[in-house]
Amino acid sequence: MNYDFKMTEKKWQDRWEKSGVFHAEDFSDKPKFYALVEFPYPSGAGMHVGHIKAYSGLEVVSRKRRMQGYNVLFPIGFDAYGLPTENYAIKTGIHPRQVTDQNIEKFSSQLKRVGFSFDWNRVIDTTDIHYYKWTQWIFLKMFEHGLAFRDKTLVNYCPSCKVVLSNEDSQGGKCDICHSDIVQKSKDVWYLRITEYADKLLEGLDHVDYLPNVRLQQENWIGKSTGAFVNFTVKDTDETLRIYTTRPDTLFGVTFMVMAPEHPMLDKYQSQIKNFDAVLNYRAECAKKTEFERTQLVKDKTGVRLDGFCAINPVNGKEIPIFISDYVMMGYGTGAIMAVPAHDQRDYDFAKEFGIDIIEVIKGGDISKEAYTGDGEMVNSDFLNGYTNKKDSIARMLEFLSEKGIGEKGVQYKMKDWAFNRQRYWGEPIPIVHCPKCGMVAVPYDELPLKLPDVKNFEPGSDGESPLAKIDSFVNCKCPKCGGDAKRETDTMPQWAGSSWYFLRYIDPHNDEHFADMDKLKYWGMVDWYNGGMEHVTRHMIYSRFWHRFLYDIGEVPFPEPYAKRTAQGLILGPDGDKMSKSKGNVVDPNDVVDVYGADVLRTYVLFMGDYEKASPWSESSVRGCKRFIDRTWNLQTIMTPEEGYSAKLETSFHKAIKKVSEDTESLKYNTAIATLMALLNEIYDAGSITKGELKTFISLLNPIAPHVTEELNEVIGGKQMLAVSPWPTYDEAKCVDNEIEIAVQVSGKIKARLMIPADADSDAAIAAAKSNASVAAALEGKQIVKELYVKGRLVNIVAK
RNA sequence: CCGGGUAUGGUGGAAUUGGCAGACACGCCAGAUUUAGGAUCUGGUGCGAGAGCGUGCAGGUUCAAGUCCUGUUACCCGGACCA
Repeated sequence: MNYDFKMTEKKWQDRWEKSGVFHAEDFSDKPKFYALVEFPYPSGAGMHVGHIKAYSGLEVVSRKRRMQGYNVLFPIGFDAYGLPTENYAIKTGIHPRQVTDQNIEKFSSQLKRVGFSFDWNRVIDTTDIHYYKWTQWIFLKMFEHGLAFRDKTLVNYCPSCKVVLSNEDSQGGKCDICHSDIVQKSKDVWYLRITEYADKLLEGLDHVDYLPNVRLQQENWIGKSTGAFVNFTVKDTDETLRIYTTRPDTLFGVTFMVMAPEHPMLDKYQSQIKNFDAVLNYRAECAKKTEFERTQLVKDKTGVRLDGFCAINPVNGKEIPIFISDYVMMGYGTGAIMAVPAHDQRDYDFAKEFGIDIIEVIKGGDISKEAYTGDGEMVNSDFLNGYTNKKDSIARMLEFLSEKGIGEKGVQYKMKDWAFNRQRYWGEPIPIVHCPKCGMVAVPYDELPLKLPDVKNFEPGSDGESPLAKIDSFVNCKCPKCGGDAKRETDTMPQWAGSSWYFLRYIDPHNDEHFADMDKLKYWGMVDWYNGGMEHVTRHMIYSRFWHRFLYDIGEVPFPEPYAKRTAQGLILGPDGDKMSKSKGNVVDPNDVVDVYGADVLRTYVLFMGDYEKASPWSESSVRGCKRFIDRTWNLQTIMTPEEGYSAKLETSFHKAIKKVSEDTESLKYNTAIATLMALLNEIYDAGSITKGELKTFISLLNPIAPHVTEELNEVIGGKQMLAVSPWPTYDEAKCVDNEIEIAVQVSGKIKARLMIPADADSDAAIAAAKSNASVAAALEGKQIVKELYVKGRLVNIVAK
């Protein structure tokens, strides 16, 4: 029988849309389930098979939950601000609004062709004025609470994109977008004080269910370390040089100090530093190095010893030299360190380079060869001598430091404040006015949204200014506070802004009074399950957890953490095993797959191709295997008999399959769920017939994965109600067990035979049955039995000598 | 360099968490049907002629190891001079 997937798939997609079966209902009495997938950036290239895999996981769970009687919220939207659209606009002169609308249209129709059960009534678009009004609103709340601020600092600047980038977007010294080299530039930029939330973000991880590696990545990203701040006095000044260390107990091993080349104290004492010229030269040299070059030169330490500027070790009064070196950075700790060459490899390398003393204070290594970073007995350390436990020696030193008032316990984070700005057009305008009299003034809430003005030329200024700076009618305004002439902020928000709160908007997407109604927020609550890419578990998730926690703290949302559970899917690689990319020409277009094989085959394949959490390569011939499976499912109708119940032959297999599929689809094991259905299908064909009741069960189990063919089949066999709203099959644990099972018999661990025994046989019966087997008896011939054991339902092992 | 992960047939991958390694699928081989097939159906398929051998490599624990322990190699991802 020929299955016409083209007609059938369109037919059911239209029916689903007309009937509204996938619309989530606010305040329904059914239990709620909120499934969230990362909304796509609607690029001009259209959808990628990776999108399909990312959405198919929770698509299956959502469809199953509806069948199980849940009120499911499974929404989709578009994260549409971003550079590619703007760059396209610069190249073609077409307005980003128009490009975005076209791309969203394209993505929507592609998503619908695959038959995803999204609630299309709740679609959001971050570039929609009704949406970004609330992005701006949240920003103003942060500004109001002192979490949004402006600071002059060195920024990562991409000369090609003409844009300032966050550290996160410029890793390895390369621009995330165009991959050109980043240069350092001084600029006034907006920051969000995410560091203030570091502890809350760490603590929040205790109350959610993330994959262990997701959690670990977030913890490492935040990078909390505990240690101490210690103040060193600088000789012949009133100044103290403050450092941060995780090992204050090694203070007696300090033989020099290092300051970051940009450390402001250097400028303050330039008259006292006799070789300040050398400092300036060294700074100039460092500024030339890109971050990439710096990392290449990890081993070769460079620096300059300050002449006429040295410190006193507060624990023993010794005079110690101070150096500047680029291995110490201004951005972490205090921008200065105490160097303990005996027990830190970087300090050790530096000391060797500059001929500085190395004093051992922890026994256990060979400091003539390398730094020793392990534990051991404290030596050469006055009152710490004899301590062997790191915890105790640190505690004792902290006590000493606070008694003398020269230091205290401290905490540091690797995470930095979030550079929250783009000097670009296609983003949310930052709703701030710069007034010569009043300073920075928030745009009043009732004047939101601050509309992104229409412009003709999207090219950024060569100095890195936003194109908005060229629009006089936008820039010139009145100060909301004093009414005087003022100028608007012309930076826009980074792309991460809109995606930091989108899951809240799905709950109430058309509300114009508030970003979401409080009662609806209470009804829907946390996202029950969030799935997306591993690459988003740090930046995007930490940013959005931060925004959410802030909204909770100011009473705007009723729960502190946004995502109850987080999983991540693996990449789909090209057929050649490499990451798919346009330049390699190994990209698979989901449209082509739907055209040739149909949506059900595409959906089945992306879930069947391998472990959902791991990367696996695309294989066209394996796609055909899924096509066969779908066609064979369709042809089940040719061997159907009219009985409603289970047949004796297949009853156990069906109960087992229901159990397996139900469990596997809850734990990202879609591949084995599908394998179970394939195996069951083979068994059905071997049996030669299937009852109507069995067929109904089979297509119900397959429906979340391949909804079109199963709905059609259901209609063919007289189903009155869509499978989408029919109940999920249930199983009886007692019927999942076969009467007779095959066990293996080992003699001293080697398999000698396989035999059938009753499933409920006890240990004695199983061993007796094993011994009566001819080949087992032969193997035991003339040997002494040492031990006999039976693992229920598995094997018998007879150990003999 | 640091952190995390992975390693199983010709290929993608299974393995009830210490209990019959290779489920399911691809590919391949043989056959059937067909004017033809990127179609369908049936059978076979880890390696080895064999006793046997087999989960990156070398040890160990155990009646029993893909799974646990020690060491080691290769690859992937993330971070990167974090004091």
